[in-house]
Amino acid sequence: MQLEKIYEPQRFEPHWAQWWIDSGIFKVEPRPGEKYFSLVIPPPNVTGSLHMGHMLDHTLIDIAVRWHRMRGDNTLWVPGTDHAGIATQMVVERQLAEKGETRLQLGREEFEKRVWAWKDISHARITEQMKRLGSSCDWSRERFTMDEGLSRAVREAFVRLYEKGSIYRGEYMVNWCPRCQTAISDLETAHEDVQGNLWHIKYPVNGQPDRFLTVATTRPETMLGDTAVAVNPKDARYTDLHGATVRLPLMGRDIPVIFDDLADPEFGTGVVKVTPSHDPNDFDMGKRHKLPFIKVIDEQAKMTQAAGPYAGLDRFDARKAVVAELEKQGLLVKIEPYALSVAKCDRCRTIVEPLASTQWFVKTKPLADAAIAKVEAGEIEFIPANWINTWNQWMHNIRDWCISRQLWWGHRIPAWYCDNGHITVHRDDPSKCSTCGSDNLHQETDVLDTWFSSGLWPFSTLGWPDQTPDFKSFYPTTLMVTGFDILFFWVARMAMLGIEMTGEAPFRQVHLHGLVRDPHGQKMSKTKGNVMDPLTINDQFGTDAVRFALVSGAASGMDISFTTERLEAARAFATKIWNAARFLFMRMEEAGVEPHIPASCNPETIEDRWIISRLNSAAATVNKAIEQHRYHEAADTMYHFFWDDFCDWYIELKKLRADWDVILTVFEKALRLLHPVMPFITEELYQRMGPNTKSIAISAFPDAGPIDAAAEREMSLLQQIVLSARQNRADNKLDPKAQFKAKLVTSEPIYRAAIEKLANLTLEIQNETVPAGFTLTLELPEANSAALKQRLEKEALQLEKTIANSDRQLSNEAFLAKAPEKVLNEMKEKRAAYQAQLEKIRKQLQEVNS
RNA sequence: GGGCCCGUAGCUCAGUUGGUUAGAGCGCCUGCUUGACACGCAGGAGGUCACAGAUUCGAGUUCUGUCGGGCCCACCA
Repeated sequence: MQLEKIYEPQRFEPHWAQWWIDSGIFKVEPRPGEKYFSLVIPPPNVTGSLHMGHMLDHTLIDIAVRWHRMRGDNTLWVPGTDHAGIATQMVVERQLAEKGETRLQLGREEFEKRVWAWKDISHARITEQMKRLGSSCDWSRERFTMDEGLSRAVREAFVRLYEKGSIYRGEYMVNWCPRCQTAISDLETAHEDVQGNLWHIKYPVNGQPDRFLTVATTRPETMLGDTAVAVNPKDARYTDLHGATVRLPLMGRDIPVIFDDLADPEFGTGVVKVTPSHDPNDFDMGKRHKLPFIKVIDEQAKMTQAAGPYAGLDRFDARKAVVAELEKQGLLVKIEPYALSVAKCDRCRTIVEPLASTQWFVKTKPLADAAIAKVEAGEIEFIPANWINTWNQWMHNIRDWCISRQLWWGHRIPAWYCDNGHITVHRDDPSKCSTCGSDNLHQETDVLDTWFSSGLWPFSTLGWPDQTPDFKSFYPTTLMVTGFDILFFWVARMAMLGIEMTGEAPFRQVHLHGLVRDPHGQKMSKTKGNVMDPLTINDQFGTDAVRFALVSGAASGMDISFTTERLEAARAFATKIWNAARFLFMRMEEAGVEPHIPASCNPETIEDRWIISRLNSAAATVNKAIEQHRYHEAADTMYHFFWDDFCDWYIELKKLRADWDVILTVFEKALRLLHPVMPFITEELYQRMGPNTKSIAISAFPDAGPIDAAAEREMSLLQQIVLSARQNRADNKLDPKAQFKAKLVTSEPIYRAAIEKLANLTLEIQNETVPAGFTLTLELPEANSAALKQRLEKEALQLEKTIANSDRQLSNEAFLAKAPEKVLNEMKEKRAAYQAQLEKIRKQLQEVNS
């Protein structure tokens, strides 16, 4: 049986993806009390399909998961998707708009049906993609944030927090998105720097005909809702104004002058207008000074009746009208260009309107304190570790979390109102008011912030609030892998809610990876049109190659620039593996050997002992690297072991004296080593190596093994000899195929045939001890020795410099006194090696000269 | 205003506890259609590790500052 000449991953990848699922090898049994590795997927939003960021995420996860599984841990990766409230609702609303429909026309019930229908489509697409990526999750445990079990967990968590007083309802200033028609949390706003103006407006002081207080504002339209002006109590300019009022222009309303520290005497005139209904600071001042709240902008961002003549205008049109009128009345002192940042809705980029409204909140301070403590105690570890700073800073400055959303897609808040204004919060739908017994109840129409349910994900997916075998076996989860962009949105909420609900941090380690960027380092986005579709790329290069490309570029939380070159290099590697296998199969067929995985092998020759030693060393590095989440280092080690050691040297040597047990053993072990990163090609080749009943995915991951120092030394000498001959030949522009005679002086054991074959030489060996182990002299045509001489001279010079450097160090008394023994010895050894090499070169030079 | 990250070969980036000659991939140059592989083989050129100080016997690696780039947080009217 021979391997196909062309490496076509598309032909076998889907097959193995499906086989893994069908064979059920990723299904896990709960085993409470036993060692385990568990991880829950960051559930993708059901808004469409997966992007490269997901693929990076899933690749990193899958490597960790496959590695743990192969190491024999009871390994669980829970898959699933997120209903993604506002995001999904927007997608469906956009689809409706294309057909000229709105959700209001459909009504809540019908709209929800439409979203569920879309959820099915998106969910199917996402799971299809995930399977194609080879994600080795346990599909029997798949969850959706709005499925029955998770909805029960949501209610349980809500009720517990409410009963504890950690959830409250009240009227506060929130970020309102006039387009999405809902409140959003602070995190869901993005601040953008814009060039605006500072309008300076005169407010006449009552009873003092020529006196004005000048206020400066970036939002003149809000003055219509002013109910005071504030000055700093320490500001000498205004101490006489106790009890004074000013006349609010345009509205003709008298409003008091109040004294509040919030007014900064240094800023402008030191007088600030106070609009309690439309500014968070002013809201607080309004409460402090018991000012009236006049709402002049409504939920549609239009002016209300309270705005008098401006009622009905859009907020920005009102701004123009107000400014024009003020100017007309001579009350506009000046307009000053002013750089400010405006809060926009993260989803739709509409400028957010701060509005006082009645919402549900989570009191976050106590939850945050617990989360900080867990991290401080080392129960949650960040990778990379610096994230602890960002974490702490955010947690220490946390503000209460607005969790109610005026949306239709999501978990309805489990609160019921009766006619008497009582609130009943209950796990199950109550039939009567818990306060007055009224049976006329209606449920809160608001839904919960989508992050509330995803905040419960690590345990709600395992059956919580029940103490299920899964929960007892796999909680707390071992690892969380996700992008740093959702640290606050998600990781922080999971930590807070997890600790609150279960008493334990929901994960031990948080690995935060970077972003996948385009070849120019730009963020990928639909609007820029530089997004890559994972499936397209996978079909083009093979999933293994794309995985390898992602991993080899993703070092410790850094962003990765995803270039075609990187993909091509990764594909070349996959092809190399394929071709190496093809060579083995070809030779086996010639030799009449059936492909098989040897039960054992007995390395005797130098190359066999050497490659096993190298494999053992590579396995050690890879194990350590994966354990420490340095996946790029693992990939790099695999790459160089397989390509440089296995292909370039070992296979070449094996061409001289082929026997099968060692090479097949090493090849098969190399496949296992590669499997977590490149699952498909390794499975394909593993299966072709003989009658296997099981998948490579559940074979044992190679352990570190003993290093054969003698073999490595001997092989290194062989490599040096071959290398020096090749260099020599290339320097002299000689035909690589031409056979030359050469004199090799050495007392070391030498694999003569190998050197002669790899360097195209006919050797005359002289058994004599020389520095640096050997000297090799090619019998070259006279005319060609000039280039060689030049190179040797250059090399000698370099070595002399290095040796001088070493000597300076080694004669430095301070160094000798302080340097550790090990470093000192290493240095001496190296110095001796340089010296030997130098002498070898000098000898060669002599011979060239003579 | 606070915090974080980055600045190493033409490009994209590695470089865990400080150790003598700083690496990879791609690109480039030279030679090879060698019976696994041109997605290949062999050889080569290319770096004052942003800059300035400090600590040290020794700094790409630690500290301080400067410059340049990116990101995050923040109730700067």
